[in-house]
Amino acid sequence: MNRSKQGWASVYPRGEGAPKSAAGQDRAVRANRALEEDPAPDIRDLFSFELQRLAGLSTRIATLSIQPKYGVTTREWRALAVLKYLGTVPLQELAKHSGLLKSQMSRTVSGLIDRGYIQKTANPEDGRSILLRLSAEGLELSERVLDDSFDRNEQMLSSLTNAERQMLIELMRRVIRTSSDYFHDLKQLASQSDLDQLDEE
Amino acid sequence: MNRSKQGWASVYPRGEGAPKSAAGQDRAVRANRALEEDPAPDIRDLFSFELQRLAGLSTRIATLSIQPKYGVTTREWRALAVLKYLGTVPLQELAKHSGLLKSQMSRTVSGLIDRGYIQKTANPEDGRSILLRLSAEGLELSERVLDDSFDRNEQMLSSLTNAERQMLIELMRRVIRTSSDYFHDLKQLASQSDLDQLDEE
DNA sequence: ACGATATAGTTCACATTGGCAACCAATATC
DNA sequence: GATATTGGTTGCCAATGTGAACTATATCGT
Repeated sequence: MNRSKQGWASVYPRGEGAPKSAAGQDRAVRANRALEEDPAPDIRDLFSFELQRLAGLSTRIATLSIQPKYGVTTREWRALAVLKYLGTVPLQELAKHSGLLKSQMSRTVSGLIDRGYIQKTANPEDGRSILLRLSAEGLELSERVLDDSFDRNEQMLSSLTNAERQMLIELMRRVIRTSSDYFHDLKQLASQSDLDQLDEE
Repeated sequence: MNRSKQGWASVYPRGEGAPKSAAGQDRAVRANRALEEDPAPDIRDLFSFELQRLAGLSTRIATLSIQPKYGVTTREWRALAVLKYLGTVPLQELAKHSGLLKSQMSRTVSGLIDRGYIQKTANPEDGRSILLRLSAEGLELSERVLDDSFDRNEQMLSSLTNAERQMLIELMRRVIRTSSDYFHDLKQLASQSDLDQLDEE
């Protein structure tokens, strides 16, 4: 199962990664290292590690720019922005597209309803379900924050060309898709083996 | 400040994003849509949004594969893996490379020390500082989990070619660097304006 | 038509994470 | 030698993540 390790390491030579100070030099040093002494792959060669670091940065930046200025958490804003393109949908739907559990979304939404950003109406076709949609204020807020967010992203991506940005987001979408399938498989397996304990294999 | 919005939207046509079912067709539909009715950019066009979704998936996958099997949280494992390539370093250093606050790292490390994965010795050159390094068990564990993690990543990236994987991680590293600078600027500004209240100017 | 089962949403409980300020001890600064 | 500064620990609170119990309605099989 671990045959991928070596191949991987040779495919992803590390570039930077050290604290700001040594920026330019770091690369040269590593290039040397690669020549003289074969570098064992370590966590810095791991996609998921870099992903986590970047995501952490991104939420910190978003929190800093959104929370104080608009009085909503990044989560609340995402709910509003997703609802904006979904239109009028039940809670479950909103949760799915936002990547949250329905329980999380339920709380998030109820706060937003209290503050008048979201309107909640009964679903005429199903008495269990509710329909959510943005109020005028919610729409207005979500648009203002969206504008800000595009600016934020502009900053974060400023070192990439347009073609590179396009490439990056496209690759990420494909990875999301694959990973999502993989995740569901894993869940499947996990609950499977839970049941095995009753069933004796 | 919002001039970037239009340019952005035209640069990042949305690909997929709908629930699994409509996979292939979805793309064609959107392509059509772009021709007939100009699509207003929404949160799905936002890099940080896709980033969050992917990062969420990644942690769920990692948690599912690591926690039950090795008895460490993903955070603990990351600390071990980072420490592995750092060698023997003070806590502050470890925190920086892991992307955690020193307070968070202090807690994380103390749990790992209790369980014998990390050894803590005094720093002969500075009485305030401590030096951390992996124990034999810590090293062994971090290597086993690292192997597993490479496999996990293999799965997540299985829809990309080698060249694309290389491209993706390289682009991410560049964005991390830029974003990190941006973040520090923001922090700077924030604390700046805190002081302004005392200083007038 | 009715009982078993499934689903939508809310709520509860709990564990993890993130961020920050207070604090102690050691050290650097002036 | 008084005064900041720094490395690390701890306490506190907000936000996030996860699951499970519970309600009300819907659906299915017979």
